[in-house]
Amino acid sequence: MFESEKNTPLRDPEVTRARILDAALSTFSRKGYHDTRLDDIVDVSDTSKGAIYFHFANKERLFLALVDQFADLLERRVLEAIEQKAHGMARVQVALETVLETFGRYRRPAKILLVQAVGLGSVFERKRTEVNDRFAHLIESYLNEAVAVGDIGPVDSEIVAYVWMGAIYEIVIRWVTTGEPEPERIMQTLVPLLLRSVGYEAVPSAAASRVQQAHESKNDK
Amino acid sequence: MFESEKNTPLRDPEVTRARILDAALSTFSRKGYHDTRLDDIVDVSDTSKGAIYFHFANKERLFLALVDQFADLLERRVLEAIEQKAHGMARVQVALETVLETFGRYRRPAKILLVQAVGLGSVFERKRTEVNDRFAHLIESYLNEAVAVGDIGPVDSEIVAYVWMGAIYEIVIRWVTTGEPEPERIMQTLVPLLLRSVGYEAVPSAAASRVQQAHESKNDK
DNA sequence: TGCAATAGACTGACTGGTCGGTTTGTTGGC
DNA sequence: GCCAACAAACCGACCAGTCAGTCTATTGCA
Repeated sequence: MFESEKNTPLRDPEVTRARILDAALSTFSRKGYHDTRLDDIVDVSDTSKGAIYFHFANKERLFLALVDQFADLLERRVLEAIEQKAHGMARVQVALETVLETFGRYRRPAKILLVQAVGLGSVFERKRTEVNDRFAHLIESYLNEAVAVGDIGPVDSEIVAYVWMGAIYEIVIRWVTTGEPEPERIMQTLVPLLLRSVGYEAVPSAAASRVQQAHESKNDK
Repeated sequence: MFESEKNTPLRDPEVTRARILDAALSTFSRKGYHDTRLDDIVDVSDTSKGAIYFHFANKERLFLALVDQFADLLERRVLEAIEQKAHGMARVQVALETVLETFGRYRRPAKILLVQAVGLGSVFERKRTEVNDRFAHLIESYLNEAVAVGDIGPVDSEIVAYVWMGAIYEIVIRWVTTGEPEPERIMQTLVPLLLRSVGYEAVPSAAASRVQQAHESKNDK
């Protein structure tokens, strides 16, 4: 009579996997890759070494899984936000705001991608570059579109894209590690600044106010 | 009759120390902190573990010595370049160009500071933040001066400073790891872009051409 | 319906190599 | 002859990864 719906077995591989990923996210983001022992993750996830090695090939892969997970989320959010927007510079602006907003909402994954994934070996460097390029090219294409439409004059969109990413990263890293500057201040200053760098004056956006809520919410992945 | 000048003893502590630093610079910049074994540095420097631990307290300190060395150099160069310049936005522009030029000329130390020093523990993070802030505040003060003089309108100079640092870092990191984009292209695009972000149109500078030489020179360190 | 057989999911004690740091011995210069 | 400046063998803590074994759910068969 009761066991309707899905029965939840005591051992659900999906749940275990998720617990491991969650513990890894929290530990890696706090202590970094090298200072995180697999036993730390075992403790936090309340699983075992065996469980980890059942679900992931090794420590490196576990870490990379987190990076991929977040990169996918970021890209999905940007594309979602974009597609219902008009064209030209409006798209660029929305893309920027979405990236910022997502970093703000997912502080721990952001720290992993922007801080903890740097300076590890070539494997990680490659992954970081890959993720980086994904978004740079995204921005680049929207920029080219904006140029084509005539919203802004011609620019070296490749350089601009990387410059913007770098600018965003630096500010987010600072916020992630020190808590400053406040997200509202970032939103209100950073985006117009970047847009002005290609000679475009920003129009006020709804995203700037939405950030405030995100800031107050505790929801972090 | 011959032993004029300085006699060069077979054992000169200064020389040994320099050899160690040099080997450390080359190895750390290539393989990163954790993947660099002290024995690697022993091999490259053609000294010994005893020599390293005579001159440096531990691996961490050796690494930090490199960071400090380069940060000092950077600051000295910026201050030198600045002091013989007028005021206002000209100074800001020279500061930016000097930072870029120095990163370009000292590729390996740049990589250590911008890549290999990230994502290590809190000690390194603190040091990186410290260096970062040093230059951010430098830029910030020049910016405020430029605003006071009336070269540009009022800006959130703190944010602008960090944004600029982030932008420069990202581009330099990319150049340091992939060799692209070329220094000339960086100089000609990046600085005007940054200046335009605060509503200032750049004037052509001598530094942009000087970079080309630096690119061709092999002098690194 | 009962139950043996199998597979999947997981446990945790153990190990073996690695590498920062130490110790001890040696050398060159003053 | 004394000490700073090294050389190099050595130590041992640490930790990623292994593996033999356990537990639980599912299936096939009578």
